[in-house]
Amino acid sequence: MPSSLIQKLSRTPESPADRPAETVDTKSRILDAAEELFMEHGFEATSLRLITTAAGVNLAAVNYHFGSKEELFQAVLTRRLDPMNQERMRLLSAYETGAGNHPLTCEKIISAMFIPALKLARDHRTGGKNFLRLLGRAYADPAPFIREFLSSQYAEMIARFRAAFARALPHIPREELSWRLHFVMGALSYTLAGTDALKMIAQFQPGDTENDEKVLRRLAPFLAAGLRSPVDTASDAHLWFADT
Amino acid sequence: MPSSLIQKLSRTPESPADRPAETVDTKSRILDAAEELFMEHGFEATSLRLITTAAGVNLAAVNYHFGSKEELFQAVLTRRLDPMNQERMRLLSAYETGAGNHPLTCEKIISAMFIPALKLARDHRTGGKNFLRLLGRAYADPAPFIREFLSSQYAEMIARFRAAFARALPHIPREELSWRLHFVMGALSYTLAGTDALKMIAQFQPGDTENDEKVLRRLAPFLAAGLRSPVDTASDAHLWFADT
DNA sequence: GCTCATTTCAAACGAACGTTTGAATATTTC
DNA sequence: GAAATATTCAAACGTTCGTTTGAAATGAGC
Repeated sequence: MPSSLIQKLSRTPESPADRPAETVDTKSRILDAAEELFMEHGFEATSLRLITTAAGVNLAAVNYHFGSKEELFQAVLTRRLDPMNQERMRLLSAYETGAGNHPLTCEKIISAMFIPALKLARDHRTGGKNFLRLLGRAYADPAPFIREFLSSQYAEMIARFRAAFARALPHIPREELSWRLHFVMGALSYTLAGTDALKMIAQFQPGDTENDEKVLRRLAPFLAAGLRSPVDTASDAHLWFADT
Repeated sequence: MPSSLIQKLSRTPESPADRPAETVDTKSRILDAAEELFMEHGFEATSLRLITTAAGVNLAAVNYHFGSKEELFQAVLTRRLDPMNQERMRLLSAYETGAGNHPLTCEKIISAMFIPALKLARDHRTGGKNFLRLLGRAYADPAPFIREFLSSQYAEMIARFRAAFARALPHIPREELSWRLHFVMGALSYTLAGTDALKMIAQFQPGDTENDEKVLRRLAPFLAAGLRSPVDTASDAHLWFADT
């Protein structure tokens, strides 16, 4: 009986700093290897044998420490996703407090979403870049257990940011704003996924190692402009989808 | 020896209209079933036994008609993707001809991208909606054979539209424009994928069957505003990613 | 109506999958 | 240091996977 089944969902009690780099415990080694391999091959195509071999642990260790492959995947996600979303909300609250009772600008709200993601990507100690790509991929995964898990993980944060945007853009109808927030999250996750097929044909010069920070610095104004754009009226419809 | 191995890559020679609905040939039944099941479960999680059972054909039919599971997946994509991209380019050329030597508006270029996708989604005869979701998922799939296939399928269309945007937005640097086009394609595919986890928590009222047309009518102005937005200068950087 | 190529079919192939088991080893507790 | 608990390990479990096989059924050409 693994004792970890009880404390599995608690925040990581171990402190990874005061340990030599080579003697990390089995759970962490599995999480690190799984994070990279899930990112590289996806959930279904990554076998437990591949993970445990890369982690240098026994095959049965995954089922012992995490229960199942699905629970391992969720553990990989929560380890970084939950702290990131917590920091997003904390940052948004700090901005709101600093602004008094005035609504925030779109730029400020977006930066509250992006900065924690950026910090994660910058963090070379953790394999942050791998994780963001894995996360972007998970958004599009059809598996129900992934979808439900992400929904529960994001529910609180999305609600907070929707309220902030609603105050920043009071002239935009609530339903329209929901869609625009949806577009923002989509563009962000798609961009962070990073290895999409379309990127390959965009003929970016090889060697231009645009890091995530530079990309997000391009994406943020792009999205802010979209959020602020005037609401499309029915009379404008012909501009877009005129027949032939 | 299957003769189809030779003509496999040629455009579908059979005409699907002059055939009774129940007696479609084996290849089409496999393609239809595969399209829906790949969409629902993803590539890896969809077994050939599931596909052939749903299609009402023998298990070995897939390997006989398509060669392998991977080639079946590619066939599912090309069947609709190639005509759609051809129509996109044809539409763009028609717009450009109609505008004489004047550059097109962003709205016009975007509609040349969206309308063919919309027509596909509208087409109830073909399972167009399923296909667009499958396509959105394929963009984020890590499998190399999928990525390379999509790259080759999209290369020509992307180049055409990049040139059109470059003429429409001459003040935007070439590299910035590449990224913005990348954001546009990302938002489009992400939106069309449709079943992402974030959508579930956006608290859209159940029963509001927003069809793809309405969604794209919201997305298009959003993206056009982003495309036109002023280029972020270095002096604006503090607006976005100021520390804490 | 015979011939020959094409397509369908049931059955089986070897390999890889996630998971379980029970003994061996390491760690903690008193 | 003995007892109890926690972890590791090799081995095997039953299942499912994509693919192959060779014979049976079907259709076309002359």
